[in-house]
Amino acid sequence: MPDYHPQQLDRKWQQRWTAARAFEVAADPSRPKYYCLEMFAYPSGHAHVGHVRNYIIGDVMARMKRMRGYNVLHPFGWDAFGLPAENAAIKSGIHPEASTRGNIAHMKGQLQRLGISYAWERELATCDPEYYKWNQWLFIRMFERGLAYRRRSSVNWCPSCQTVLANEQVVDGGCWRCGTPVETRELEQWFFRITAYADELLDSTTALTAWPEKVLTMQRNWIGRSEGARVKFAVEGDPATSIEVFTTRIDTIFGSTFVLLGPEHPLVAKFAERSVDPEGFRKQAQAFRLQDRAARISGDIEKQGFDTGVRAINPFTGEPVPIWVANFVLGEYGTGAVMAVPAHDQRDFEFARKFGLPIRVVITPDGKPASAAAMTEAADAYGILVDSGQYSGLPSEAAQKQMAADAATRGIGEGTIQFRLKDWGISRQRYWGTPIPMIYCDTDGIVPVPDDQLPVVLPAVKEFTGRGSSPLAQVPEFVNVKCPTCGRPARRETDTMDTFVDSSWYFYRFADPRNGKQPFDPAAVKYWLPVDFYSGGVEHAILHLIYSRFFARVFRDLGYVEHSEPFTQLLTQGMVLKDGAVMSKSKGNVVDPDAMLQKYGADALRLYVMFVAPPEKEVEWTDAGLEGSFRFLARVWRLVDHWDETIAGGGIQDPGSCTSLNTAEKALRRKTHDTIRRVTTDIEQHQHLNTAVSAMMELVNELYAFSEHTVTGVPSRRLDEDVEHAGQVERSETICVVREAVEALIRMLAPFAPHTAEELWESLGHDDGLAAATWPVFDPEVARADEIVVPVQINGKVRSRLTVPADASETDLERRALEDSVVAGYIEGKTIKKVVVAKGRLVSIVVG
RNA sequence: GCCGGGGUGGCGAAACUGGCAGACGCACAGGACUUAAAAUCCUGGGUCCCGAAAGGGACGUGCGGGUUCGAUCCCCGCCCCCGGCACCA
Repeated sequence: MPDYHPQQLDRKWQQRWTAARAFEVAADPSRPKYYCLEMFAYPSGHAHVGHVRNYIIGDVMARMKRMRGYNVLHPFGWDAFGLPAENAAIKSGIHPEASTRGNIAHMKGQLQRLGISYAWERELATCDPEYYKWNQWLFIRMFERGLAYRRRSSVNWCPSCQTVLANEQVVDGGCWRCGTPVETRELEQWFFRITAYADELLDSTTALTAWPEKVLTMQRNWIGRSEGARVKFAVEGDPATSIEVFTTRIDTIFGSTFVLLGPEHPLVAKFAERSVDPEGFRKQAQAFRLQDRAARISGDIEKQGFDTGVRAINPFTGEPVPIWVANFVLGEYGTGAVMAVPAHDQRDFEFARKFGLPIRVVITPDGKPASAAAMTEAADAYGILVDSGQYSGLPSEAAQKQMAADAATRGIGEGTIQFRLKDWGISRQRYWGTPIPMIYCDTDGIVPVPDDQLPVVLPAVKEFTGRGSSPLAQVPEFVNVKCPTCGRPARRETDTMDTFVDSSWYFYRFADPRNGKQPFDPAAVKYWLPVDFYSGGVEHAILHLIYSRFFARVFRDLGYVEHSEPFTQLLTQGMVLKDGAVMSKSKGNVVDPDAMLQKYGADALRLYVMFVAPPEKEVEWTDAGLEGSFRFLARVWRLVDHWDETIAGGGIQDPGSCTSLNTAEKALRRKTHDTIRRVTTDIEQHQHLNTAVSAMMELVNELYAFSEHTVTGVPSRRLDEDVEHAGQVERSETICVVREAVEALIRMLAPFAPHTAEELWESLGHDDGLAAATWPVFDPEVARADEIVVPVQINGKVRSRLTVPADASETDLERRALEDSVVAGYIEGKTIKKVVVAKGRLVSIVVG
């Protein structure tokens, strides 16, 4: 065999795989399926080692499962719409379509050179009309069911460019192009009613047993359920008006000495009219609203507020309490109004102290009334109610239930559940996205584009200025249409969809990517879905995954899928750092996989990235480590080179039928099967791909040591020397066990280093290729040792070791340990207090 | 503040159900081969102490306690790091 030249192997085998369509699959109900998916890629231009790590993880899983006999779907595609391509168009004039297609072509080449086993015939790009047509189709289905709706919402606005800015285009509060401070504007926008599924999305996180706890926690935080009550406060002197507040602590209501409105609250405008200085009132409220947006970016702001001059009636005490407007009360959360309980809420406390509002303690640990005079911060809020009328003396929890029930009886409130999760705003005033398929008619209102007119294709736009209204609004042929209902002139919606819409269901499309009649054939999805193994960056832990879970339920309720959770197992892979930082072009610390491929070949890179750390962990990139993996592969290469003729020429029967093995041969077989067991469970059950590689390295070390002992006349340490071996191996049993070990090794190596493994497999005389090769089978009989070494602890220290038959009983072990001369020396003259035999593998003796 | 995940050699890490801590690799050191180097192969190493050596002893998984014959692992109390959420009422 020639020396190890991985670059040639990469080319040779990649061509063969493509020619053989080795990774293309079709649904086959007679075989178990495995859907292995990595989060598809945004075609930014170049894949760096960080991206590539994810694809290699998935590829190891896919290749291993294939060898285990599964029908494996392992597709790839492109999350091709998005702002960066449009920004590039504004800056350089290259049309987003052109730059995107170019980037896709380049990145696809990179992935192919890595030997990732994708079913490329299923490739899709979200900017294909054949794909985004189904975004539009689904949007209309959601509109029909009230899951897509329109309302006013605020956007970032650059007054200089006269255009809407995405959050990413706001840099330090200014426009990314001209630096002009960004303003807030209210526009009519489209929303998806994800909140309709808030409860279900939260509750079913418990069913996601194969997801990282971290991700589930993030999702739960994001949905943010809190149980509480809504309570109405009447407005003094205005019987028609009331203020509804949301509170999680209705039991503290006797301590509510004022009410706070967020600046966005509808009553603010009304109270302004009533005030002595309506103009000043409105200005202050407006100032708070603008402040609120800025606070998102800058962090905390000082608590501010002003008195509306109007009072509300606390429905439990009957007392009038002042109504203030406060900058820290959020319009979007709850009812946009809160009952302030300064004695038991830190924010309210600070506010009350600042503006001299009364503080009343209504809960104490011992149930004895207390004064607020000496308090420097809000008091612990769980205990016994005091100064709370008929509820005094009740513990907090009991009071909560009682008071919510009483409020309901009196018709002034009810127990309720509040979510932090908001509806998903999907309108983007951008070009490079899916057009929203809606038409505005003066007669018929909002009319969906009829299904038979889908897709609404993105019109060609030549110039991207980044100024003025959305690019689509500047194309009259696009905007002006006839109303599908009445035929009169009407206007198209010119917003496009958030790109998260594209990525929320692409995993279904892979099951049936060329379907022109429906988003996918439910039968195909029924076979392939849910995704068995999904891997990607933790940065998608919240939005992408929650939107996908939402879409799965929408498709379910439309009757297209039967499951609710689209991803059975989730792996969030850690980032690859260089010089302690995430790789990025701007930092100039990008490790280009192509350079590594040229130097070491795909397999060394793949192996190194898998070996360096567990997949979930962040890793620091080092070139030295990569060289180590290359050395390992070359070591395997030399090992096989040393044995290949012996094995191929040996005419050896099935390893299972090799009998009368000597000690060394038995040990090697044991190691082989122990390694099979470890590698299999490490990959399949734990995705500990790093320890799987370690185990294979151990087997190789063992094989080197074995070769040294066994092969007569060969300078043991120089396996690379060209020596005729076949005649020198006297025992056919030796060839038998070596063959078993080497073949198992090559097969297990195949998911990690497929090119090298294919070549080595072929060199052993196999012409089936690893695509046909199966995963080695673990034989527990072989792995079981005849004898085991049992440590004997005396008072916690290992003092002796016994070699005993593997099937020795615990009683035998105890007897043998006490008979052992070394042990006897330690226990002589002392009394034995206790003897413990653990797992048949250890004896512990306590003496004193 | 709340929630989640961590803390093990010079470095990346391993340790399955509470049972020989540090597998495997990187870097390093020594040796073999070589005129030499590279490559390759072999060997070594947690720390400290005793010993010429073989060997022996003590300590050791962030800190302090506890449970246990036995704790990196379980419990209690801290410290630190990473990630998420956060004037969410």
